[in-house]
Amino acid sequence: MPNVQHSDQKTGDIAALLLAHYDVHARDLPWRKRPGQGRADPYHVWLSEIMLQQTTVMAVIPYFARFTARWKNFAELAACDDADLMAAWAGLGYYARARNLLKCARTVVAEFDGRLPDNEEALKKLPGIGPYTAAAIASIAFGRRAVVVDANIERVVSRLFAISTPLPQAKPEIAAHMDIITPEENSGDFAQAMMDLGAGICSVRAPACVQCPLQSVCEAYRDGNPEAYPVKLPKKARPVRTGTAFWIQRGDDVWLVRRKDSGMLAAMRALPDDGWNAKSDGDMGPPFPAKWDHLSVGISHIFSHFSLEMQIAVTAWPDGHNPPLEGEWWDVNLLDKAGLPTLFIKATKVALASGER
DNA sequence: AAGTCGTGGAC
DNA sequence: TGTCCAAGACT
Repeated sequence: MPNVQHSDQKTGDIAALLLAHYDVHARDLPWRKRPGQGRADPYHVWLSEIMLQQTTVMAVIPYFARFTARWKNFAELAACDDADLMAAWAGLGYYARARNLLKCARTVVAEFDGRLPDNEEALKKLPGIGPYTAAAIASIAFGRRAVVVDANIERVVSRLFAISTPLPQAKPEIAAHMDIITPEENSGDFAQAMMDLGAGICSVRAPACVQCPLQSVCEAYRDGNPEAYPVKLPKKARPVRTGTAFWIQRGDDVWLVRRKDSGMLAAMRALPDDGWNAKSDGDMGPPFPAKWDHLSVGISHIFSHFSLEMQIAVTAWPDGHNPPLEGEWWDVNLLDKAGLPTLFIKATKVALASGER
């Protein structure tokens, strides 16, 4: 870590000011301890932290409610069917998280008697738990002092100390500053308070410095340019790819496949496609010869690293036969239970709408 | 160690 | 509209 020097006065003030603000303004989130309670349930902390990776609180809340109602602890989750888990995660994105979630739950049951290890080092060895999540769980669920750094905290810290080094180069520098301002006690509350601050007052655009409990110690505020932080390197352009999905219908059923276990949308149920990916367009070739009707309306979908313009080809399949392609028939009236990723949900809507004419 | 991994809200 | 971004991990 870089050598960082602060005045003791300022660094001491930050935790005190923020924790006092947090006592009054903490968000009431389903995975947090209730006022007056001790610590939150480690299973809830872990589940929420995995779901919250690169995902907004608003998107997570309904998934968290469904998961905790259905699987109340590590043992129940570890015993669940893989396909059920993937379907329950459908729509939340970053599906590797769901596979690692299950691996992690099964490891916790098999090796740790159904309870999470209570320290950062051991947590970080579990599937899906990296530096951020390990620090968050150790501090929030187990009361350990840990230096928690997520994107919110990067923004808040870079403003507090007017860090001009661009991200991601600035990560060690930011972590060093966060280490210094993190208190010995209640580092979990401090981390959550910092994240609440970043999610609300210290927002990316138009931060509400007037309401900020750290205004008096913020260098970016003093300089009048909080929105200048964090400094970031320019990002690369997102390529546009084209491809096709294939809708094979037999009566009220459609033929769904299971995607391979690695790469994009891994292990998810899906419509057959023509091989489109981040690097190249699909080849337009159907999975087998048939009378394909290429619809005039396709769908657009934006992934993190490329955009996809996907056409849809449909064919009617005769009763009593299966297509020469590994998969399963699925009732089109129950497609919401298939656990399809969002781009295929879009495609099913287009295909079904075309059939109504 | 950059690139690979979804999705939807905000503006 | 396009652009940016979110409680990052994994390879």
